[in-house]
Amino acid sequence: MPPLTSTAIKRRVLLVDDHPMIVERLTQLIDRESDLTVCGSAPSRREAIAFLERDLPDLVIADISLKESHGLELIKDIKALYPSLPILVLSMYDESLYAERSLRAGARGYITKQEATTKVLIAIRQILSGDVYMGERTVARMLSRCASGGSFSASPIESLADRELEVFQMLGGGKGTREIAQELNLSIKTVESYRARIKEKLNFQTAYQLIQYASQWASGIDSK
Amino acid sequence: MPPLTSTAIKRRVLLVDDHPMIVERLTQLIDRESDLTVCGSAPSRREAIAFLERDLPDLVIADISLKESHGLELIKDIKALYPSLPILVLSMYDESLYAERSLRAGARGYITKQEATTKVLIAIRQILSGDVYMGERTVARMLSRCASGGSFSASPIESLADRELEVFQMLGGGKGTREIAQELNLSIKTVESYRARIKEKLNFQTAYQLIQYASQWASGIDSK
DNA sequence: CGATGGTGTAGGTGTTTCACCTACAGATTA
DNA sequence: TAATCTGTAGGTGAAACACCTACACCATCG
Repeated sequence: MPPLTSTAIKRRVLLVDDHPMIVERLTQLIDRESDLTVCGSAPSRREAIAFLERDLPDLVIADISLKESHGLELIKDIKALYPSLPILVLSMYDESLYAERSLRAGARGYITKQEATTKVLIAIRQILSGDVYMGERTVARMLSRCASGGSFSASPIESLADRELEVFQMLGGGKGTREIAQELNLSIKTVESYRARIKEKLNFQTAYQLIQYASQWASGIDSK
Repeated sequence: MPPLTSTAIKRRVLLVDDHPMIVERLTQLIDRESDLTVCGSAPSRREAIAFLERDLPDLVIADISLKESHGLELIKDIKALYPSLPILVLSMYDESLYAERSLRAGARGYITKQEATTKVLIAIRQILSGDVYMGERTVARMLSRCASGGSFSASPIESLADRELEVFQMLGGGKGTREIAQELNLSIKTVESYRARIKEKLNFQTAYQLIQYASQWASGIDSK
């Protein structure tokens, strides 16, 4: 305990990610900063919420692709429960897919796992000081969309609503309607509605085509 | 350079992953073992191949979900160029989706990023000593297929009877039961029988998984 | 040679999903 | 304010699915 840091009040960070290697590396990176510390980690939405109930951090860093229940829902939950608690999304998905959604859901920043580790610290500091952090591509994208007025979406997948996208992904992961409903705690009927809307938005005639497309997409073949 | 390790010949590992945090953490874990060392890393298939051309390691650890070009392709490439170089797949996808395919493509092991970090070292050692590393589910799956008559290492598709294969292909082409029955001039019931048998031979639990697999296979992702 | 087992064919029955509608409250936007 | 989108869910009839049985044909294996 070096005297230099002993007086400083460290900002406390909660990590939500189910990849141990990521959690471990992030913990190292954050803990060796004199003004930051990792106060805990959770591998799922449920555990993350439970953690928050007894120990509120200054920042949450959350993965978006958690097993069981999507990270976007976690963000919304947190926003509803602790509106002022800032969230940084750390995702492996390309910015184009989730950055905007994350921000709309209430996150204060979005960074991908492809990014250099140093950028994570930059993002953390930026968010803790009240700003928003976005990758260049997201910024450029939002600007160009803003400039051209209309929202021209390159991939039709971007026209899917949050929940619809979730269901789409799970379909691609080989899950059935029933399974998805259970995992998301929704009625089967609701999931069916989503499927129908997805089908319409993506212009498919049959359920097979949807499954097919979703699974190709989920395996990265179709990376837009 | 401590004397204890200076005499040991370390096995050299190449990492192929485009997530810096994963690479960094893996490097730490491996380098602190006295008999292992990371000799380099590459974030893409192209760079991985380039690395191999000038410096052949003892083992490759590769992610499957690389940006640009699927990891399965990388495995096949490596297998074609350096048949005896063992590959461990480190993926964020559930075993059920890619483990078998990875093995068929030539990998010697499959482990997910959800797994505890210690397991990675276990997998590495196991593979370096000539064994294969698989999760329990994959083992169970392959064994049960073996038990039910199917041949072992070859693609289970080869165990399909002529008609079954025909139906399988049509399923992969996005056709439904009814459609297939009409095209083949068979009763729907007959086609259903085929589906059931295919499902059994290929060891799927649900119709979705079957459709998924069939369509991946039909689009040539899978090494027939 | 007869028993066993895979193959091609198909029916029965009950469960689940699909397709297509309707509904409604809250949020957003025009 | 009217219109649309989003999240949620129910109803109904038509398909599809799961699981079982059946049977003739043809191998092949004791």
